[in-house]
Amino acid sequence: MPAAPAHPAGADASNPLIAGLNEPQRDAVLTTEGPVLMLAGAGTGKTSALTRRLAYLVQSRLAWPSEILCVTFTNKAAREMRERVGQLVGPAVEGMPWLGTFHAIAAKMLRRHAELVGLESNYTIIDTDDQLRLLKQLIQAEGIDEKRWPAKQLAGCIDRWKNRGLNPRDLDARENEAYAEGKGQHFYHMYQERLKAVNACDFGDLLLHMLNILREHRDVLEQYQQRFKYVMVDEYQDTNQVQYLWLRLIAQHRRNICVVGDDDQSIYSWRGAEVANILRFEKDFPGAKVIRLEQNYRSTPQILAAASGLIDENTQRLGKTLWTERHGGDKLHVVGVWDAPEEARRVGDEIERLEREGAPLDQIAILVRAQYQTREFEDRFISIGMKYRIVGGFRFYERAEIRDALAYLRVIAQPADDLAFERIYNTPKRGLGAKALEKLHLLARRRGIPLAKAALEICDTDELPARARNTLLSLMRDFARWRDMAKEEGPADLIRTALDESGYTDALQAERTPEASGRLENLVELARAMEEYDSLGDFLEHVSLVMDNDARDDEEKVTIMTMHAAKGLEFDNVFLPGWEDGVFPSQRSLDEGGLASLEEERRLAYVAITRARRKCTILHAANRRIYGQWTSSIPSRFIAELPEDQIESETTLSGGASLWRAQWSEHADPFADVARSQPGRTVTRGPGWQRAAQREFETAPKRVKESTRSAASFASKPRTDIEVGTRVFHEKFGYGTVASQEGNKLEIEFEKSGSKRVLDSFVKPA
DNA sequence: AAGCAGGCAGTTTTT
DNA sequence: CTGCCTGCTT
Repeated sequence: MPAAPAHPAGADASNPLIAGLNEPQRDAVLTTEGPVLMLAGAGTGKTSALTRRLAYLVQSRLAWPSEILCVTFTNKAAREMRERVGQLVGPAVEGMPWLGTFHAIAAKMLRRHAELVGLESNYTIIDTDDQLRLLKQLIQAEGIDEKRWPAKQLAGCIDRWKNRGLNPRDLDARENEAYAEGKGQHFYHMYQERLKAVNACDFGDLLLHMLNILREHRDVLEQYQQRFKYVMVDEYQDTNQVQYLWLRLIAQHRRNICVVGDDDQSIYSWRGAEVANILRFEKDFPGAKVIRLEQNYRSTPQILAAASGLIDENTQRLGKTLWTERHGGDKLHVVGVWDAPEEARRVGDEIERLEREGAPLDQIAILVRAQYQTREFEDRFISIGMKYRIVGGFRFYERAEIRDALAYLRVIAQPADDLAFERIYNTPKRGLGAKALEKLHLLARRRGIPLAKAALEICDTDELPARARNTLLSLMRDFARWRDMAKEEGPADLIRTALDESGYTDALQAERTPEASGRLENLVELARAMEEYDSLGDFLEHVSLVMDNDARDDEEKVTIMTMHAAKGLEFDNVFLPGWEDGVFPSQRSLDEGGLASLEEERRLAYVAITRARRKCTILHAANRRIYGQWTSSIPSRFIAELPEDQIESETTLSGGASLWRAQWSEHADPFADVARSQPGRTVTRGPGWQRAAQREFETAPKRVKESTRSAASFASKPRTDIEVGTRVFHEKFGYGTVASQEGNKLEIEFEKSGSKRVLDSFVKPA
């Protein structure tokens, strides 16, 4: 062991910030000067090293908290880091103004320099929904067939350009061709102009505008270069081009930049992340110190060996070897089943077993490749009464009702916000349609005024039918009143009033569907969240950039989510269903993108496996219904790539025959040959198949006994408030009538979704 | 202007 | 098989 490098004062082992860290971690904390690349494998205490480094900088007075730039990708990561640093150095860090996501930090900077890119400092940040509506308008105005050239595609192009730091003027002919045969640049340009006109920018703009400012205004750049004595970046492998350029400009001067990442966990290239950024760090910052964190504190040796063996198949990597001091543990369990419902049953049974052994449900996760896989588990868990939560889907502020509410606030705060005005001028339905909107647009464009202003003026004319005119006038009076109110009342009361007086709440209540009641709850939640803010502006910024979906939910539940969403998390027990070619790796990654794309899927597999602390169970089904079509598939090639001595295989199919059939009778009804026990014949197909079949012969096929325990055998006392004929409400299925009752198990005829069997704990009397 | 039927696309997701 | 969007009808 070489002697520990000379480090500044406070670096001795008595410092609690360093206590308990291993050598490379300590090195990472104490190497404060110069560029540092921390390559941190999964579960190697990266966050710990990073937060302690931050705390150390503050504690040893190398910099004030306000002189450190610390960037993360998600709000969650930023929040966690803030908390942990707070615990380490106390409230001194309260003001860490520059700890946050790329977007939040860029937005904050941009508020100060907005005028340099033609915006006002109170600019609105629009979401993808607004973005799409704006683009559609432009496309329509240009007379382009939106069928042939979807707005979504244009949005994708613009996003990619922005991610790469390209302004409209920077596009070359080839880029320009990417949309509507050479109209890409034109549309991009018009879109930017339109945004400027409504004083708004999209997510990509936050970074691109700031990059432009830093490039073109030396004084601003120098100001930030001086201010930030230290720069730290988490998840560096996920940075895109514009983020990279932005960081490089800021860090160039002092060169005290520490980036942390893991090329093996780069799973976001499809949204612009460039692993190349991490691979070339040493070139960009010559003399960079590379620190590898390889000691894993999370998983068993089996899990690590399996994950390492798998990722070793990748060619494009810096290379790390994870190791652990831990001993003992189970092999990975690979289970082959007949179809997806059986897969869900099997996982459910296993979880019940773990539960009986005392395992907490929130330490169990099911990680899927794609959202559609969750449904099968949801169905099964509802019928056996397993508590679960599905992570993902829409985030809070992306829900329609939240966006509607925010649109009301935006119009109140910024009457010039056309996008918001358009969104809610007929929401709830008040009889103002496309015709009226068209007239408003015409007037607004002719006079160069915002829609809201045009609305007021048009009421003085007879351009609109009397009825529409009155409605519009009354709406505008409402807005004026709310605007007055905004001066007196806090934002929370304001939104409550606006939603009530506009008829929005009433319209939802009138719907009487489970969705509507959920929406009402969300709106209540929104108002409650607003209590903390006294300025509308603060709140709007918070909600578009910072607010996330963390439904705080104290109940212990099994987590179901995508592998992507699981990055950075860990669980004692992890189930990985759907390991079949075409599901995982996904069909798309196999069809397009070539090797790079397959390697990204493999990294995803690596991320998924390394989430497990104790036990990892991989499943594959021979048959699965995808988009309503029964599809047969072979085990994932990734299964074949797992080191054989780290796994234990089992299948409920007997012999290769069923798999063989499954593969070749693609058009047959899979249930036509449920005879699963015909003697097998060895067939050699793809590697995954080959290995699975081979193993099956080595390990005597075990038929798994179907769980005979039905949901009813949970027999607890039946509820007295429900009997046959009772009208009940179910969170997922809505209203229905109890058709039969057996113990705590109910058969319910739902009004919307037909007959279902559910446990009585899931319903309440309507 | 609103409601309904038919067509079509359909990974992964943050901000 | 879904859900979303469009375009047609009332």
